[in-house]
Formats: sequence, structure tokens, C-alpha cells
Amino acid sequence: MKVRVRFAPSPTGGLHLGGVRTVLFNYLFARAHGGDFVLRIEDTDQARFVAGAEQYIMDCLQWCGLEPDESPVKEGQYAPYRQSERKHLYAEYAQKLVTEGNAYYAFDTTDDLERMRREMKKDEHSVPQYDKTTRMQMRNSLTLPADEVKTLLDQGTPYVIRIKVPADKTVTLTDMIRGEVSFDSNLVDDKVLLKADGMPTYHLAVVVDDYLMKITHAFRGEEWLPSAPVHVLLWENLGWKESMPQWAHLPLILKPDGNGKLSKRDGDRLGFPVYAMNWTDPKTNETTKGFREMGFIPQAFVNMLAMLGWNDGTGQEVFSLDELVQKFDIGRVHKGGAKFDFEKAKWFNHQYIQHTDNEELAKLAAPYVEKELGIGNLDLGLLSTVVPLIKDRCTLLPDFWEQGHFFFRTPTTIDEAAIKDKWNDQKQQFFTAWTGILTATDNWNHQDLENSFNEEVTKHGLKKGDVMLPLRIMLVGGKFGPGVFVIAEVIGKEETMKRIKHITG
RNA sequence: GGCGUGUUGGUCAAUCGGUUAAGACGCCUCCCUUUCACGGAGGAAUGACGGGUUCGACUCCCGUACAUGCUACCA
Repeated sequence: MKVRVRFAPSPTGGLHLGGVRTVLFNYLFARAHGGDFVLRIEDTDQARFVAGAEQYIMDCLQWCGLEPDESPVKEGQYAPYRQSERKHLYAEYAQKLVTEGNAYYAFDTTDDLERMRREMKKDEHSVPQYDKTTRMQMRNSLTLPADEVKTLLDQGTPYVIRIKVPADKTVTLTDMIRGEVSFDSNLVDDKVLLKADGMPTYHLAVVVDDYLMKITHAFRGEEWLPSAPVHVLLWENLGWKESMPQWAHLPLILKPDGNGKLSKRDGDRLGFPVYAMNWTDPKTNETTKGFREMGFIPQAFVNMLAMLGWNDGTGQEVFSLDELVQKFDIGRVHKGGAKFDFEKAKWFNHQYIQHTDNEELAKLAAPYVEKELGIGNLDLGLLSTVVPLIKDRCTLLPDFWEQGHFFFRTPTTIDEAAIKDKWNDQKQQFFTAWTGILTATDNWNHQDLENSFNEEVTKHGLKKGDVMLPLRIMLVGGKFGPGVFVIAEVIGKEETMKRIKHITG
């Protein structure tokens, strides 16, 4: 049987780290087994639906290089791929469940439900749930006479369809990561399957679609584990037990400080991204920063995510996507959640910057440099020359500007205090003399520059260290950057002289 | 509260009954570097707790604690 996996997000907002990791594991599994990776949009919640989120999710997958084989815009033979467009299918199967006694109509209003829960809470030992202990006190097709149910239905009374969870049954499922997990059906509540608006809930939709789309392996977050018994029951009641996918409930990605699931808020609070790419909420117009815009290389981002909850046991940490396809093993995924460490994430990006070739890096860094320069057509030749000089000290793509702006523009802020502190006539005379020599020279390369600098230092009875730092500050503005003479060579004679004279007068 | 899941240094983690308990990030020291980094060499730091099982337990079992997830006509 052909392996088929799916990523099934709700289009409600930005794409979270954990979501991308789920995509990645799906993708790796599909590629390794010659299977299909499907993107299905779970847009059944009309209240939380956000326009543009679907396109955004696809853009994120594209940026990450994890594109699906089938999706709403690349339909395969199981179209449509949006649940809102499959609405009629769910109603059909919900009806079947009712007919066969595995589900029932419920007419309770929101107030009814609230009242029931309030009543139940008074008794400390009971749990406010719509289940076998309470359903016979509610208004549904199990308690109402058949003709009354028919009348209500004919009158168009709003209703939902709930699963009738059987009593005294142990529901067991085998998880590829956790092994056998079992639940007591007496503690599982009668989940709503079909909502009053005719849309299915996740529980019904995921089962119906996984079945119809012939999904063989289902990866999802650990938060779904508690509702897994409902899904297993549905697979059984619909008569599809033999086709049920193999489950894998992925560990959660936790916040770095304290505990709990990593959320967008944590990123805002701690100053790192949580979403793959910038996300602008269409309602509030508020933009949340993404890994892409923060300056991550997609391959580094993906690599980092792979190592969050998985490793190949050898200690290797840097893997290409192809290597991951080859080595990824769902059985080696951890059971426990992992706290997200932004420092480590940056380390991965630093690794990728060191291993990416200079031409490619220049292209990646160009947008950030152009933005700072306020131009749109930067000379990539110059950037390519600069890249190898500063890549060691760049962790994120914007660092190419931070570390190399003086190659493109005369420094705007110069740490003059660091020069003036120990300034004296001797140094003043040295620079005057040396710039005089520079004016006359035609050999503008770092080696000759350094030689003439050394000679002049000796002539003036100075130590090289006395004037190296001032020269550096004149050229770059501060105490950082690659070798000064190399910088002078790159920025050229005119610019070098200009920067020195700006300080020495 | 109930149910589920989990627990090796600050963080990510290897180990799958016998090791001086790897490695990485971060941190500290030193070297390299007349800047800042990179790099190199060192260092501090770990099996939640209590019972079993076993010749032997980080590893298996039970309990406790703690953490986390779920307990919506949200996913």
C-alpha cells in the first residue's frame, strides 16, 4: 500500500514552529517511503477562519522547501482539499452513524448545556461531561420519542450529531512513538460530530478525510492524544477499522523559560520568532515576526526543527534535507516535549552561513543590505567580495549589514573618543605622512598597504599597536571587523584617504 | 478534580542491564588574533524521590512528587 501522509492545518493565523516540524516529519516520512504528502485545509470553524491564512501557509511550506504533492492548488485524485468544500460528505457519514445507532441527534441549546455543567459541578466527584451518565437527561434522539424527534427535525430545529460512546470498553491504539496507549470509554464524552451549522467538527472530519484520502500514517501534535479514542471509535463504527492510519503523536515544543506550550506571546516576550514567516493579522493589522524575516536560511531553520525531538543517535546535528530523508526514523522521536532554545537555533544558522558558498550568501544577504542602503539594485560583486571577509561573524542574515556596512557606506557613527583619548602630535604626524605616501602609491593592495604602514610606524618611532586601533576606527567606525588593510583595499584609495582625513583633518 | 502523556547537566540530548554517564548549545579559563569574531585547548555542571526485580539498574516494575496536554457546536 502506498504511503500517504497529510498536514492538516486550520487557516486561523501564523504558522507555528511546531506546525512546521509536523510538516517536516510528514514530508520526511513520505519521501523516505516513496509516498505522497498531502496538504489539507481544515477550515470548518467559520468563526476562527482568517482570510489569507491558507495562502500564507502554502508560502511558508514553499520557503521551507517542504512542498506538498497534493493541495488545494495542486489537486490530486482526492479533491477537494478544503474541508469547507467537502461539507456534504461529512453529513452523509454522520447520518450513517445515527442510523446504525452509533450517534444521535441532540437538540440541547447552549443554555441547556451550561445548566447541565453547572449542576454537575456541584457534586465534587462528577465531571461535567455530555456522556453516558448524563445523556439520558438531555434533549436528544435517545431520550425523546421518535415522532417528536421527527417533528423537531422537520421544523428545522437546530441540532448537532453526537457520537454515542459505548460503555465499559477499553479503547487501545498503537502509537509509533509511544507504543500502546489505552483509554476507558466510560471516561470519554459524547463529542459533537456535526455542528448546528452543518459543518463537521475536527473529530468527524479528520476521520472521514483520512479514510477517503487513503492516509496511511497520521502525525499530529500530542495535544490530540486525549481525543484519539473518539477517532478510533469512529474508524471502527464507520466500518473502516482495517484502513485506520498508524498514529504518531508528536511531542510538544515548550517555552524556553517556565513551562507550557510555546506560543506566539512567548516569542514576543522573549524576542524571538515563533512563526515561520512574518504574519500580519488582517483584523488588527499587527505583524508578528517570522524566522524568514529574522534572517534565517530555510535549510537551517528546517534542520534545527528536525533536531527538536529527534536525533539519529550518532551526535550528528547538521543534516541536509536529503540526509534527513535518509536517516529520519519516527521511532526515534522523543516522547517528551522539548524547550525551544533560540541560541541553539541561531547556532544552526551560523553553521549554514559558514557552509553556504559566497555567491549564494551574497544573494541571501542582499535584501538586507539593500534595505539599509535604501536602494534596490545592489552590486552583488562587491557583496560577494565582502561576504567571505565577514561571514565568520555572521549568525543571522542581517548581520552582514551589521558586520560589513562600512564596505558600502562611510561610517555614520565613529567612536572618536577611543581615538582622541590617546591622541598626540606624533600620531597626527604619522597619519599625515602616511596618507602622503598613499596619495602617491599605485599599489593598492592590503599587503603593500601594510608594508608602507609598518615602515612609517618605524620612522616615527611608534609602536604599530599605537596606530592600528585609530586607523581601524577611522575606517570602520568601531572596534570590530576584518583586517584593516583588507578593508582599505576593498573600499579603495579615495574612500580610505577620505575616512582618515575626516578624523585627522 | 478526572483522564492521558512525560521526567538524564541551565537547554537539546546519547545510552536500549555492566561506560570514568557521549556529544552539542550556553557559561567560565587559557591560546590564537595589535580590533571584534571564527578557530583551538581546557573547565564547571546531570540520572526527581521512595520502594522493588537483579550478581549488577539511568536503563525493567510499582508508588509518590513534579511538569505538561485534554476535559468547547476550536483545532
